[in-house]
Amino acid sequence: MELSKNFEPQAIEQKWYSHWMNNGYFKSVPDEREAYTIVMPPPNVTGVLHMGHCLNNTIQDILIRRARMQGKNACWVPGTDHASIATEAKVVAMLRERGITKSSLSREEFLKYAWEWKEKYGGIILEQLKKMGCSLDWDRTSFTMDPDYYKSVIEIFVRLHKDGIIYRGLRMVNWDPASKTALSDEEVIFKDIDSKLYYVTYPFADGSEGGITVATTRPETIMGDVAICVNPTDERYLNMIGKEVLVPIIDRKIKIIADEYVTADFGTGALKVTPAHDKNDNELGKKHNLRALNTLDEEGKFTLEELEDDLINDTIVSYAGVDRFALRKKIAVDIEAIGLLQKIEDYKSQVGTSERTGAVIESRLSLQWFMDMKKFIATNPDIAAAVADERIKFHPSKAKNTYAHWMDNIKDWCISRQLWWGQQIPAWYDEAGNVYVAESIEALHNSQPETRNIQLFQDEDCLDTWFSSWLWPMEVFKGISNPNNADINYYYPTTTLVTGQDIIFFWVARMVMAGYAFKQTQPFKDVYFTGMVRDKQGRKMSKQLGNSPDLLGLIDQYGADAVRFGIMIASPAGNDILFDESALEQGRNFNNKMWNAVKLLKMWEGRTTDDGQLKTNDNIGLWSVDSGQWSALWFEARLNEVKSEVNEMLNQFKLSEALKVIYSLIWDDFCSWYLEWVKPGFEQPIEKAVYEKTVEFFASLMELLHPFMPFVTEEIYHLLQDRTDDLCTHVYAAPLQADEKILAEAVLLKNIISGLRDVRNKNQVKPKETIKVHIQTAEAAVYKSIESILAKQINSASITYVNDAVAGTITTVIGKDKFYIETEQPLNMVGQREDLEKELAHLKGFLISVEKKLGNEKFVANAKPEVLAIENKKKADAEEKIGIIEESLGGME
RNA sequence: GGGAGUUUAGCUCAGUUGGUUUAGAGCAUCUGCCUUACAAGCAGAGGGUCACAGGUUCGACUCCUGUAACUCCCACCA
Repeated sequence: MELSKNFEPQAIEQKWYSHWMNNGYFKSVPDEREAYTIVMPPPNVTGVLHMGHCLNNTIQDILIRRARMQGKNACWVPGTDHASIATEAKVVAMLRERGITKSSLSREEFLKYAWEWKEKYGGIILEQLKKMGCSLDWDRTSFTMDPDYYKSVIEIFVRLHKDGIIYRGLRMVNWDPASKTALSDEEVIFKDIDSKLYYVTYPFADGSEGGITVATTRPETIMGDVAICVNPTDERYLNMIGKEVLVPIIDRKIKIIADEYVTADFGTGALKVTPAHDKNDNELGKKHNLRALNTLDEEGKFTLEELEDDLINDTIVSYAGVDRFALRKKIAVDIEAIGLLQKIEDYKSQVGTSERTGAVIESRLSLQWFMDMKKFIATNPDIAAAVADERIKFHPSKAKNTYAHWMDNIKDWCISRQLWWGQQIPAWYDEAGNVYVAESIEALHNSQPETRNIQLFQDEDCLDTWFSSWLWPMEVFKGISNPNNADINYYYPTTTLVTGQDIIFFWVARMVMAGYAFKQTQPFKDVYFTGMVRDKQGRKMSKQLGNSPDLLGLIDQYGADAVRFGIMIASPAGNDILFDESALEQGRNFNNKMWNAVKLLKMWEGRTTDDGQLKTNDNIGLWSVDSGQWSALWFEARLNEVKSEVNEMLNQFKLSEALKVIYSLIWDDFCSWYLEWVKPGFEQPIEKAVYEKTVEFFASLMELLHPFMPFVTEEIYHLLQDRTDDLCTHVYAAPLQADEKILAEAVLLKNIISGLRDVRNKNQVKPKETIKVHIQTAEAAVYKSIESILAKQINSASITYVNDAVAGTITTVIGKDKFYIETEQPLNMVGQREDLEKELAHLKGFLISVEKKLGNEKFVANAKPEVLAIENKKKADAEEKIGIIEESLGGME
C-alpha cells in the first residue's frame, strides 16, 4: 500500500467515527465495572459550535476516552438546553422577519413556531461535535424540555413550594425591557457606562426663595419622585427637613426627609427618592412609608397610569410612550427651560445590563415567584461544606473561594420569567386571586375536588432555564421522573464536570444544591473549570469583533486532531487560553511527523532479518551489545517512565502538560532519537525482533495519545499491523518499572551526540564528511554499549580509546571525558580555546558559589546531611571537570 | 468600595513541602543542511539580575511585608 506524502485527515475522520459508532463503542449500559460519567453542559438548543465548546468538549472527550481505555465504563451524555430567554429571543426575531409579532400569537401558536425552530436548528451543534470526534453516548441525548424532564421540573417546583421554599411576592426585580421579563441577579451584568449627573433644583412649595438641589443620573424618573432625602447630620439641610418642595414639571408636593442612608459628600448631599425605580429608594420608601409611583411600562417607556390625575399636564402627556433614554434628554431640556437645571457633569457609573439582550436593566416592582435560598441551603449543610472539604473538588481550587463567597451572600432567586418557551409555572389562580399550586390541573382537581367548579387560570409565566438545568446530572438518567432506576443508581453521582467559570453560580452551585436536596448526595466528584478562549491579543471572542474563528472551517483545513491538539497544547488549567492558529499548524505538523514515521516503518517491514528473540537486559553483555537491541531496551524504559508521568498528570487534570510530554516523547525520543538509532543503512535489513519492538512501541505511543488525537492514532494503529481490535476500546496495560540504569546511559549518549555535533557545526565540518573520534575516559566500559550508535549519529568512521591527547585534533570536553576529533578541516584552535575557556569560567564561578556555601559554618551546621552531601559532590565534580579542562587547554599550547 | 488571582526567555506557560550543578519546555529567532520517513523537515545555537523594594534564613523563583501593573469575582453612593 502506498501512503500519501502527508497525513490527510478528512477521509479518515469520517471513516473512523462511523466505525466507532457502528460498533457501539460510545454506548454505555450499567455493568460490573466502575462507572466514569460525564454529563455534557448542554449547549443552547439553537447554538452553533464555537471555540468555547471546542475547548470544553475536547477536554471532556479526553477524559472520557482515557477512562474508557482504563477499562472503566465510560458514559458521556449529550444534550441541549432549551435556553428559555435566548431561544425565545431568536424565535421572536425570526417571526419579526416574517412580519409576525409575538403579541399577535396565542401561546400555543407561538410554541408551535418555537418547536419547529428547535427541530430545525436543535441538532446542529450536536452534529458538529461528531466532527470533533466526541465519543458521546448518543442514545442518551437529552433535552431540558423532554416530556419527562418537563414533568420533573414541575414536580420539583411543587415540592419546593410545599416546603415553603418557593413563594410568590411583590418585589423589586431586575427587569429587562427588551425581552420584557424579570431576571435573576446572576443574569445582570454590570458595565461601566459614561453617563451624566444632572443637578436639578426642587423649589420650595411655600413659594419662598430657593429650593433644594439634587444630583441624579436619571432625571426621567422624576415624575415618580415622592420625597427628597438628606443625611440627618448634614448641616446644610438641617433647617429644611420636613419642608415641602415641588417636583419639577409635575409640581407634586413632596417632603424633605432625613435618613442615614444618604451620604453627605456625594453630589449635593440630597437624594431624590423614587421607590418604583430603584432598589435602595424602594427600601427607603418602605421605611418612610412612601408611595411607589411607577412611571415606566414593561418596555421602559413613560406611562401616566399611576400618576395623580390632577397633576397631569400637557408636558407630561407629551411624554407618554417615550422611551426612557429619549425621555432623559427631553426632560433635561425641559427642566433647563424652566430654570431648574443647575448643571450637567460627566459621570461614570456602573449600570446593570441583561446578560442576554444587553438592555439596561430597570429595577421594577413586580409580582414574581422566588426561591428562598437561605432557607433552602439550610436544609442541607453539605451544600456549602462539600466544596469546602473537597468532597467536590474544584480545579483550579481557587474557584472554591468564589463559591463560598456566593453561598455566604446568597439572595433569593427570582425564578419566574415572562416568557413562553420553557416550563410553565404550575400555579393556577381563581378570580378571587387565590393561588393553587399542583403538578397539573388534574392533580389539583384530584387533591382539591372543590376546584373542579372554579374557573381557574394558569400562570402565564415560565421558569428560569437554570431552574431546569440544575437537575441535569440526575434527570438525564431519569433520576427525578423515575427514581431509583438502574441508570441513576449506577451513573450518579457523576464523575467529572467540565464547564466554564462563568456559570459557577448559574449552574454549578445550583446543581450541588439540587444534588443534595433531591438525591441526598453530590452531583459530581471533580469540577474542571475551563478558562475563556480569547484571541491572540487577549480579547474575548465575539461576533462584533469578528475574531471568532470558524471552527468547522478550521477542522476542514487542519483536521479535527490538529484542532484538538492546538486548543489543548496551550491550555493551562483554569486560565484563559489565548487561541492562536499557529498552534493548529503545530498539530497538523505533528500529524505529519507521525505519518512519516509510519512510512519509514513500512519501508522496513519487508526487509527484516530473523535473528531470533530480542535479548533481555540481563543477557546482554556490555561488550557485545547490538545497537538496535540496546535502543529498544532504552525506549522500553523511556516509554514506561513517561506512561507513569502522564498517568500522574492526568490524575491531576494537567491535560495540557500531559499532551506536551507525549508530544515530546513521540517527536523527540521516538522519532529523533530512537528511530535514528535503529534505522538500518540504505537498503539494509533491520533485525526482525527490533522491528517488531518498534511497531509495538509505536502502537503504545498511539495508545497514549489516543484520548487527545483519536483519529490519527486509530488510523496509525491499524496501519502498523493488521488488527482485530480498535484503539478506541483498547485497555491500557499498567506501566512497568523503568530501568534507571539504561535511562542514565541514554542521557549520557544524547549529551555526547549533541556535544560532538555541536563541535562539528562550530568547526564547519560538512555533514557528509566522516570524522574519527578518540575518547579519553576512565570508564571505557560504559561507552562500549553505546559506541556504535554514537559513531553512526555523528558520522564517525571509528571510535578508539586513548590515554593521552591526540595531536592535530579538535579537542572537546563533555562531562568528565575528553574527545579528540580527527577531521580533514583546518583546525580552528582559537574557537576551541574560547569554548573551553568559557566553560572553565562558568565552572569556576560555580565552584566559588559552592565553596562559599561549604565554607559557611552555619550552613554546614544547619543543612540536612543529604543536602550537604550533594554540595560536596557538586564541589568534587566541578573540581574534577576544571582539572580536565585545564589539562586540555594545557595540551593545546 | 470589598475579595481573589496573576507578574519567570520575544510569545504561551512549567517550576511540587526553601538546597538536585548560578531556572526548564513549546513556539518564534539565528546558523548550517534539499542526508533515501518527514523542508509542514533535520542538526545545532543564542536568549531570563524569576515585576519592584524591603524582610526572614546559612541559603529565596519558592516564605513574610509593602509597592506597581494587569485580570477576574462580588457590591446598584444617587
